[in-house]
Amino acid sequence: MVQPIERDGSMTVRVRYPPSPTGAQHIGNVRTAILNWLFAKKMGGRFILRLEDTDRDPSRYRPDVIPDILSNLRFLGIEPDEDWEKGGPVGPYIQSERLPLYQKAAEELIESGKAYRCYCTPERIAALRAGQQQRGEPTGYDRRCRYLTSPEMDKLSAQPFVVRLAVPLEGQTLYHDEVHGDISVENNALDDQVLLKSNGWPTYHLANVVDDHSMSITHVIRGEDWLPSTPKHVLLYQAFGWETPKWVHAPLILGTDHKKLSKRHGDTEFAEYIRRGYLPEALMNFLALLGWSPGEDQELYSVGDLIDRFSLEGITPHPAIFDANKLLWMNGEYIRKSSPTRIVDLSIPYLQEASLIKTEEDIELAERVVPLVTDRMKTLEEVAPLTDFFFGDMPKYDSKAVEKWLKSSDDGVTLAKILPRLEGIAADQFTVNLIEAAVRSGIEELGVPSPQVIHPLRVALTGRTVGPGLFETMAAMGKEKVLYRLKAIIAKEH
RNA sequence: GGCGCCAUCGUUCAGCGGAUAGGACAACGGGUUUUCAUCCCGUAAACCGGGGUUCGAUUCCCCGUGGCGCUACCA
Repeated sequence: MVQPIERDGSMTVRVRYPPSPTGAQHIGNVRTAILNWLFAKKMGGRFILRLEDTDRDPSRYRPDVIPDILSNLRFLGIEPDEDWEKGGPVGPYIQSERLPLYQKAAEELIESGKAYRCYCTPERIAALRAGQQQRGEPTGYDRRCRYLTSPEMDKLSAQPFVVRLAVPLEGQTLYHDEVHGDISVENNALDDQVLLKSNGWPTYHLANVVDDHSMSITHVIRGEDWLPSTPKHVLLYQAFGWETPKWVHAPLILGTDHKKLSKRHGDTEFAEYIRRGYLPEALMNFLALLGWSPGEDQELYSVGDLIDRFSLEGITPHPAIFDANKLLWMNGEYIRKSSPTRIVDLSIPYLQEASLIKTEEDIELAERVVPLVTDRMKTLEEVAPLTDFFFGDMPKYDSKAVEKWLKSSDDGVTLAKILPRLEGIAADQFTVNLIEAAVRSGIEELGVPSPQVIHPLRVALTGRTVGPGLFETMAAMGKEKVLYRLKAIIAKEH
């Protein structure tokens, strides 16, 4: 076992993030990982990843999601100090590889009378609960096997059994939570929790306590849904005679309707946000602020800022609401802060996905075009609909736009007037400045307000009424394509 | 039902006994502009209710109400 005590006498912080492979990681899981990681970084401690795969019910066990756990964290720039791939001093880091430890621990507890074998069948337990519910009584095991005599036990010894914790019948269990303060519960309200299942595998309660202790975890930072079962864990530590870690229960994440975050709230799967083109720094920033606050009026924080400011005191006691709209805004902020070349690089896969990029030339076009639309991008995914008109010979024409700016005969005349001026510019001189000068002089000659020329031109070239500045658009498009499209539209007018 | 946690603008995060209760998102209004977006300026908007404690409560305590969580041989 590693020693959490440093030579200078201070405690080395060791925190853990223990995902369970029962489904794709969601926002809440990752938020908990971030909180743990920030705390480790802040304290110069260690961030440990541990796989809690003790639930082998085929309907829940999903080994296929295991690789994503690591890759999702890495996407955010989180690299565990110890995990099941790189190992570490207190491995293995996969609970299914630690089974003997839990069995030994359970045995120890039975020896000392802190736990007992229970031979009750699942059927009896179910019937018991049903009756309790019907009568409006609190549900829970009736402790029948806790008081078995030796002869009775001998008779049952060949039967399958679970191991249950012998919760004290009286008194109360008190513990201190770093965000909620002192919490106490009456022991008589606690059930004799199953520690070891009849298949010999541990439940969360046992495995988590045994591992946190043997891995020298100093702070248990987890979601508030664990608050009610913490007394059972405290009792377990006491039964083993071990010192408890510090308890830190972070608030739950709810949807904007204040209900627990679920599929109903749209996407809650973390990887979905990666796919949709959210930047790691935006996700890190936003998720860190979900249930934690630096206590000041600022929203945008770099990872370094977050680490600098992180403290357990900043974890809020009330639920955190997941506001997808605010995430969207924040992502837009980070896109605009990024260098154009980075956004171009990140955008190319989305453009390929949308079948807009097919050739080397298309990539060059993308390099010119993407920087023109970063101001209106909130996610990388939006790059395709924002730039699609640049690609291919002709854009798709929006009927309303055409109706408004290309229908009157004046518009055709206008375009015809501008065309030769553009043709007069050399292909390698087709720059924003020269294009603007050419178009402006055409406008002057026509003697009409500039919008009456600019709008038809834009619709003719892009098929729509909104987009980047017209001259930038034309320069990026290139002389050849501009003339091709203009001529095509003029020909159609006649 | 039992046990536990929580409670500030429409939403969210601050505020940890004495302030004109602050920031952000969204909304609305205005400016810039060839459109949209960006950017800039501005407006509106909150302490769940009732008791205490205190010279003084948004802040501390109790009750109520409401929300959420747990109540599995799931984590």
